Amino acid sequence: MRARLVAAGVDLVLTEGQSAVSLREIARRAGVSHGAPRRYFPTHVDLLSAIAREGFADLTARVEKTMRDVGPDPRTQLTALARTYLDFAAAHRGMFELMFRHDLLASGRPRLRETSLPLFAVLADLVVRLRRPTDAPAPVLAGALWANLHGIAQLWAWGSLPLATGVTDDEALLRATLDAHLGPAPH
Amino acid sequence: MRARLVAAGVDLVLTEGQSAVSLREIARRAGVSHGAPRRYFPTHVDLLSAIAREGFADLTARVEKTMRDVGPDPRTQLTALARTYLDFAAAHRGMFELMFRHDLLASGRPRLRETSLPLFAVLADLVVRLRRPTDAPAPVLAGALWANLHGIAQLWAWGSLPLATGVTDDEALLRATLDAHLGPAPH
DNA sequence: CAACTCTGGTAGACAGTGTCTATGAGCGAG
DNA sequence: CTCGCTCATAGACACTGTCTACCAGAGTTG
Repeated sequence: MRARLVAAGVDLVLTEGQSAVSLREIARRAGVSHGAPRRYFPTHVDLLSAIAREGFADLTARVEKTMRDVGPDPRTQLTALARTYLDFAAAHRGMFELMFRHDLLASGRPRLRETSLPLFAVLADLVVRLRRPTDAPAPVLAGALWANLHGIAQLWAWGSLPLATGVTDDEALLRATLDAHLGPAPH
Repeated sequence: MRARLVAAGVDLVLTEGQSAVSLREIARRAGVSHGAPRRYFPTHVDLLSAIAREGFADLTARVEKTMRDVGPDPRTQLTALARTYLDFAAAHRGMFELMFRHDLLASGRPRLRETSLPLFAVLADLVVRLRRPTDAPAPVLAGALWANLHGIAQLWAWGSLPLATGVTDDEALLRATLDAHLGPAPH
């Protein structure tokens, strides 16, 4: 039942967007009464958090698969990671929005936070291997890079970046970002 | 009346946060009935957009004042701009959230977009003056830098960056970001 | 086998929301 | 004075999340 509710919610957020994920609509799609979810998810926030956790798991799986496919070179892997992040945000806008709507999520509770940490760990690991001696300390560098990636994903998905800059290809932004933080690509 | 409603909304979002800015609560604080705003703002989105526009105007004013205070050196000005951006996000969390909640705003309508463009123009202008020949084209560089700044503001305000990286001072992230995109500070 | 508890879902109430509509107070123009 | 017209009011409607009373059915116990 838990799984059925979460599945209905995931389906809903993917097809209809973040604002459609109401408790009652999820219950309707799962074929139960509007009070049923309460036993498994005491509050709406708990259910949304479970749905968002599914999103993080999905994104993490995609990133790991991409990195396996792309070979061992860390720079290539980091580029692929970034590409996957941006593609995910664009392709699953509703889920991406939900995942970072901390006001809707039980971000305080440890379980949700934990789900997003492995993803950052992958990035942090690559940064450690790519960091040059004169760069900022690894945690700072990784944090700045993540923020840059995330900012591009957000502003691009909203259309703010194309509007303000006139740039029509996010690939240029991505390359500029990686080059800035890690030096020009060796290739 | 328009102004009174917007002022009540600005006050509400600053003190109670984004989720408290309901149409009816704004009307209550303005001392009118819940149907009154409808004549000036046909829908809730329009009222929220007007409030967000006020936020952009405030942020733009702060940035311009800061840049006047800090002298003519472009690098110093850019640093101050970034600092002001981060401080604004931290100090007026609710307003900052609202300003970038594009699902709540009439982002399609031109008026709101226009209000955020001058701010970006300031940044873009500084980037043009600081750009090195080997850097990415100016629009790309400015876009990437803005995304980086915005990402730090978001993730920092949510506590995600301190949690994931262990970094406790956003100044380090800011310096790393500027150094990455524009080269090490001359000073 | 009967009775009892207890899990897990139903259904209704409640306060709150945004939107729509009918109503009426106030006021300037003719 | 009376007609319009502007504009705020107040109620209805459908919807939301939460809470609570209820109850069907299964498992356990005496």
